[in-house]
Amino acid sequence: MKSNTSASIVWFRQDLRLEDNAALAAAVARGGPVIPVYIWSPDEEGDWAPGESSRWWLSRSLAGLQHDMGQAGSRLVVRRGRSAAVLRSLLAETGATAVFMNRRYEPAANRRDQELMASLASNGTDVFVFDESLLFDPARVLNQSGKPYRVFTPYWNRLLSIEDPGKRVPKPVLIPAPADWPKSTDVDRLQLLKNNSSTERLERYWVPGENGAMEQFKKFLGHGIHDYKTRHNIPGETGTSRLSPHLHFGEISPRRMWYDIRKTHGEEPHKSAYLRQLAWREFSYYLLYHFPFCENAPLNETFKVFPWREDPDTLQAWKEGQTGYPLVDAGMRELAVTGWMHNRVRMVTASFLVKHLMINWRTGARWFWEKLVDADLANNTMGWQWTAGCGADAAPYFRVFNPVLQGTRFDPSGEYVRQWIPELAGLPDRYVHQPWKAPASILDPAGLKIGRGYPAPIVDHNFARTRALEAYAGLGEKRIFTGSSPGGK
DNA sequence: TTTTGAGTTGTTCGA
DNA sequence: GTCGAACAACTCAAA
Repeated sequence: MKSNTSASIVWFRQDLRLEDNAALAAAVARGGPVIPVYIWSPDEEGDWAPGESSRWWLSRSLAGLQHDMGQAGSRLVVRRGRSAAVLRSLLAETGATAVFMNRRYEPAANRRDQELMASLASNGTDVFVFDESLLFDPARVLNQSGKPYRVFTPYWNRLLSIEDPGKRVPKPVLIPAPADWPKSTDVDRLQLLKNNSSTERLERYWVPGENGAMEQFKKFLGHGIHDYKTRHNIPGETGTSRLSPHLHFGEISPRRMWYDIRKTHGEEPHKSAYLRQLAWREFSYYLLYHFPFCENAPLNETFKVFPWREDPDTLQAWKEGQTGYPLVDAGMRELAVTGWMHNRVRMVTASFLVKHLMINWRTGARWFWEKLVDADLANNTMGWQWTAGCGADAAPYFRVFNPVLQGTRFDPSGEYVRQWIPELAGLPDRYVHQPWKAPASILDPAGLKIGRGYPAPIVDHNFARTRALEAYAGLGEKRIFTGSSPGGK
């Protein structure tokens, strides 16, 4: 063991918090000065450099972390460039002999980390890695055959059988500072915000950073979680936790959430309904870890021959919220304005792109990636694959969401639709989810003209449903002709 | 070892 | 109006 007086580097990535941060706590416990650093290295994220909304969030979260570091007597050093080169340079500049980090699990980041850790270790640097952004190490959760789970429910039962996701650590009161601070770039100079006007509206909806995360979590524990099970499906209400972007950037620890909800609130149904959602996040990371090709390819190989359509016009209408189906359009507009979309509506809009328009799920995943403040490779990829039917434990192919039915069921008063599509505000409930069916005597006083103020449906539901079902049925036939099956039997 | 039943989020049709 | 059946193929654990 090296002298306790040498400095430690804490490499922050998707763990932008001080509380319950194992890498930071361990570095402080080691004794010497601690140098926290964030490295902006988007090229190392494979095909998934952060999109515009993510970059906005990141810029705010880093500013928050810098502020909080100051309160603990420290600073956040910010740099850009290749991670390996920056870390080596920092080690040389500061005389640090150890690097502490919390593990990342996404394919590109994981590969980068493996190489980098080996390289640092071979140069005599001590590298300490912690499992922190997931509840459990994916490699250690396997089924009775020793293979990764591919179905959620057995996986979920297994998670519940594991007593405790491990120790949580308190926020350090004081982070020992070095005598001299290495150079740091201003967060603004990272140019995370390509175009200020396109992201500044996000300020109205979100408070990035650890403090914002904690406030939101406490608010949710105090109120939202009590009727989570009944309200989380209603997009017109704030029935969800809205913690997804905070979780993505590691501003709150999933272990802390799991612990707080499970240990202090028991197993009441509405609370376990929320734990289930946390477990779905875990399952997405788990699948991506075990099947890393999934970030760009269907888990179910049968889908490699699916007859996806190229259709720039309807794709554009979907992106702009101009499909003529109010629930779909409301969701896409909520996404464009707030950088977020209610989960129920994510399913409906995704299903519409994939099944009604028969456009490749990867195209939709890419658009969400650019627009979501909570864009998360594991959640986004697995969500889209589930919808398309090519993922693990996927929606059955015949489950084609009917946007009108979904609207009347989950937004019966049309509150959500009216909020995001003001053109429809004057319609009675009966027509708000299918305005093209309203007679002129209704449309005229509402000041609405279908095809002018608001589009007619870009595709007929029954036609699209039949077309999709035929395409999905065709996958089965192709399998017979090629003589192979997805299970490889 | 083999069999059996159930599996996040649905829709449509016909009785 | 309500209700059950049908809409695949595959995974996993319990019997």
